[in-house]
Amino acid sequence: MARAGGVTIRDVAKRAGVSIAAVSMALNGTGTLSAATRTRVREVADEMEYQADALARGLRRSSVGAIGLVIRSLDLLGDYAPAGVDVFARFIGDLSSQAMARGLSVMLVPDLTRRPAPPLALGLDGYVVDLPTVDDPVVRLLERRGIPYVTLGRDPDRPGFTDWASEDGPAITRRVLDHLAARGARCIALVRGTVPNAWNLDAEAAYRSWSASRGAAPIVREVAEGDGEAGGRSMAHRLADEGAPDAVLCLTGRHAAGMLAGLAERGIRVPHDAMIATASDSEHARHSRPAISAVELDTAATSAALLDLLQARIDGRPSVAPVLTGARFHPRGSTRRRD
Amino acid sequence: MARAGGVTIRDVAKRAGVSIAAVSMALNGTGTLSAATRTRVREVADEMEYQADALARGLRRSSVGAIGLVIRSLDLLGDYAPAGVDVFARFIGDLSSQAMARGLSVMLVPDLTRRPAPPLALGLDGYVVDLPTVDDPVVRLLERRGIPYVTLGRDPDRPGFTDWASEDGPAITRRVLDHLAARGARCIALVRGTVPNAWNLDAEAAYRSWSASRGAAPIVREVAEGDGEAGGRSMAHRLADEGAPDAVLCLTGRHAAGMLAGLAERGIRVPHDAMIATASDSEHARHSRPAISAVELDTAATSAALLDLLQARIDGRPSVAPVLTGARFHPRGSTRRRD
DNA sequence: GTGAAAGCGCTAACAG
DNA sequence: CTGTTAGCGCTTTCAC
Repeated sequence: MARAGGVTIRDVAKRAGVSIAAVSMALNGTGTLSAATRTRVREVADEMEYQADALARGLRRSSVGAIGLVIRSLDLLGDYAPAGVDVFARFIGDLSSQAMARGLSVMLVPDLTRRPAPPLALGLDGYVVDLPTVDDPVVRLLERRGIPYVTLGRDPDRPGFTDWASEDGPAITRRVLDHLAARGARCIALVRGTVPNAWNLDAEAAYRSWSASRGAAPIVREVAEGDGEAGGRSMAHRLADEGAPDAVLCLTGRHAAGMLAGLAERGIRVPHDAMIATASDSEHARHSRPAISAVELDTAATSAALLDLLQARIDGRPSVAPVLTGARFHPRGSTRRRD
Repeated sequence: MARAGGVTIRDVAKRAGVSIAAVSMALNGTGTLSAATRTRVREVADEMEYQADALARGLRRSSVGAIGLVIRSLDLLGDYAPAGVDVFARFIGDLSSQAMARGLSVMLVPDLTRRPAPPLALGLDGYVVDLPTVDDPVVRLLERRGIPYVTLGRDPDRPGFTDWASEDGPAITRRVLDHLAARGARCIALVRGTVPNAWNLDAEAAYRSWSASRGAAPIVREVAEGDGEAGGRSMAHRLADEGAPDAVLCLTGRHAAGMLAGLAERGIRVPHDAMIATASDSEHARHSRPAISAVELDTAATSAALLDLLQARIDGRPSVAPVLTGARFHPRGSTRRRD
C-alpha cells in the first residue's frame, strides 16, 4: 500500500528471494513460473500480509477493480422526506454487497458531471447509472469518454442500447391496471413523476395503450418526484375538483400515500369510493391506513443483472439483450373492495 | 486518465509549450512559476478538458481524494425489511453529497476485513465507520494499518478516542423518558438492540441512571436489530406476559412499530393503556396508527461534523473533542394521552 | 523562472 | 523457467 501497511511487492520479493516480477506473476497467476516458486511466494506474501496497491496496479492495468454508482436521488436523500428512499436504499445495499462479492468496490457518485470531476470518478472501471433521463448529461459524459456503463432502466434516447436491466415497467403497469379493473374500477387515473425517464415514460405508454384497448379515456397527471407526499396530496385535491376517478395508480409510493391522505380530506373513502395502488412499494405504502396495494421491486435480482451486464461490457464481451427482472404485486387494503 | 479521456499531462505540456513539471505546478499552485505561464497552462488544460489521473496522482502523493464509508447495516439492506433503513439511507446520502462538495469521493465498503481486501479499500485517505462495536474488527484493522478514521458514535472500547460525532444519545434518552413521565408513565421499559455499540450501551446507561434517580426499577429488554418489526412484536407479547409496563421506549423505529402491533394483538391500547416512543424516527414511526413519537436525528449535521473531523485527522491536525449534534423530538399520537 | 530526471508500486514485455 | 527492464501519469527535488 502506498501509505497503509507499507509492505510492497519489493519486500515480498526480497523475503522470498525472487524478483519482483516473479511475485507479481505468482500472485496474479500469470506468466510462466514453477509451481514450487508460485506457492512459496504466495506463502511469503500471506505471511507478510501483503496486499497489492490497487492504485499502482490500476495505473498499470488501467482497471482499478471499482465501479461507480450514479444515484441521482442521492441528492434528495438529505431531505426529510425524500422520494423513494426505500427502494433506493435497498438498491444501494444490494448492489454494493453483490459487487463486493465479485471483488469490485463501489464508489458513490452523486454528480459525475461536475467540474472538476470527483477524484477517481473518471478512472473507474465502469458505471451503473440509475434511470437515465432524456438527454442525460451523465450518460453523455460516459459515452464521450468511452467508459463502460449500464443503466437501471432503458435509456429513452437510445432504443438500440441494450445494456440495461430493470423491472418490467409496462408489465407492472398492466398488472396493476388489470387488478383495479377486476375490482370494479371504471375510471383509472395515472399519476406519474415529472422526470423524463423510462420508469415514467414507459408506464404512461403502457397505461395509454391499456386504456385505448378498453376504450377508456386516459387521465394522466404529473407530480414532481421531489414533492413527495405533499405533491400527492395536492394532486388528490385537484382530481377531486375535476371529479375524482374511482381508482388512481401512483407510480411513486410517496405520491400514493399523499393521494390517500388528500382524498380522505375530501371525504373520498378508500377503497370504497376510490381505490389507490402504487408501482413502487415502500414503508409508506405498507403502513398507511388502509395499506396501499403495491408492486415490490426485486432490487437484488436487478443488481445482479446489472453487475453481470457491466462486467460483460468491461471485459468487452458482446452485449446481448436487456434483462427484465420480476416484481411481485401485493394487493392490500386500498384496493380491497367487495363489488 | 489512465484509460478514459486520454489527455495526459504530457499532452497539455506539449500544447502549452512547457514542460510537464510546469503543468503540474501550474495546476496545483505549487512551485515557482510566473503568473503568465500559470494562467496560460490553466487555459490550455481547461480547453483540452484535462483532468489529472487520480490514480497516478494518488500513487505519488499517497492520497487519492476518496474516503471509505463503512456501513455495517448495508448488509442488512438487502432484506426486505431492514433495520433503520431510513436513517442510514439519509446518512449515506448526506455524507456523500457533502463529501463531494469538499472534493472527496466516497467509497462504500460493506466489509473491510474480508480477505482479500476490496480493491482501493486500503488506499483510501480515511474512513468513516458507523457505530463501532465492542472489539470492532474494522476499527482494529484501521488502527493497525494507521489509516485515519472517525466514527459515528463513540468507540465503546476507546474512552480516550475523540474523533467521533453523534447525536447525543443519553440526552435523547432522557428527553424521551421525561416526556413519557410527564404524560403519566410510571413504569417505563427500554427495548434496545443487541449489538454492543454506543447507541445501545449509552442509551441503556442513561435509562438506568434516569430510573435510579427516580427510584424506579429498570426493565431492559434486547431485540436483535435484524429482527425488525417481528422482533418488536414478539417482545410485545413477552412484555404482556410479564405484565406490561405502561410505556416502552424502543431505540429502533422498527422495533417500535412491531411493539405497537404486538400490543394491539394483546388488546393493549396505545396510548391509552401503554405509550410507545422511539429514539430513531422512520417512516414506520410516522405512518403507524397511531403515529409513534420519535426523535428525528440530524444526519446532515452529523455528516458535516464527521467530515470535518476526518479531514483534520487526514491533515494531521490535532483532535479536539467529539461533536454532539442535535436531534428533535416529535411527540405524536402514541404518547398523546390526557391523564 | 523553468526543465530534466527520478521514482511512487506495480505489470508485462523482453532477454537470459 | 527466471530475472531485468521499461514504463503507466503524475509530483517533486534539483540543476540550469
